[in-house]
Amino acid sequence: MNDIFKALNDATRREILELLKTKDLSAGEIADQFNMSKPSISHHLDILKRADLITAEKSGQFIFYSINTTIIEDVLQWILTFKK
Amino acid sequence: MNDIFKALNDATRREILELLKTKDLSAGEIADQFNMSKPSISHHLDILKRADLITAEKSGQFIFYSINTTIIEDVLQWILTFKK
DNA sequence: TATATATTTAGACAAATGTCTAAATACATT
DNA sequence: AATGTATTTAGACATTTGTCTAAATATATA
Repeated sequence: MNDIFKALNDATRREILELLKTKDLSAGEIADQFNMSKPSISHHLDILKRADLITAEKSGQFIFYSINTTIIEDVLQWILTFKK
Repeated sequence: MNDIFKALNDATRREILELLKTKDLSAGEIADQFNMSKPSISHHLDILKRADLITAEKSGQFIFYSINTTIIEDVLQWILTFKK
């Protein structure tokens, strides 16, 4: 849970997840959406990946990122234990 | 969402929430469960309170804390938008 | 009013975090 | 092989965070 909450504790990373909700995107396509250097975005992607919130797949010179719904489910279950 | 995820991004604070799941506790009772100074726990309680994840109610010289399920529901809804 | 208990506030400090630029790596194309 | 595009790695640096001790505030009780 530690890595997951650490990863979610940043507005840019949460926005990256929002972007990936619609469709998979390459690192460059993601970086284009932010007013921030590519290395910074790459670092955010790394943190999300380490938390298993996203997965990376190489395709030629591009790397495409997608949301990992399995881990989202884990967070959901954790939150649910506090309901009522 | 920023304050909420900031508050959840700490193991001690998540444990405090776990404790409050069972029953309301005073600041002292909470501090007794941790190997950490009372001021540090007080600080964690403040962060949880600012995030509205807990509420505080004074009773004599004690201050009792409880989980605020309303905000838990907000987090739940946020997470749900990523499902499938 | 004086003392004890419960809790917070203030201030210091080391460690972690987010950002940047420059350089490195990997693949594609000419 | 040389060049261009996509992305990451490395290293620096300012800001934020979590912890501590000492002091302040608030309530209860003798």
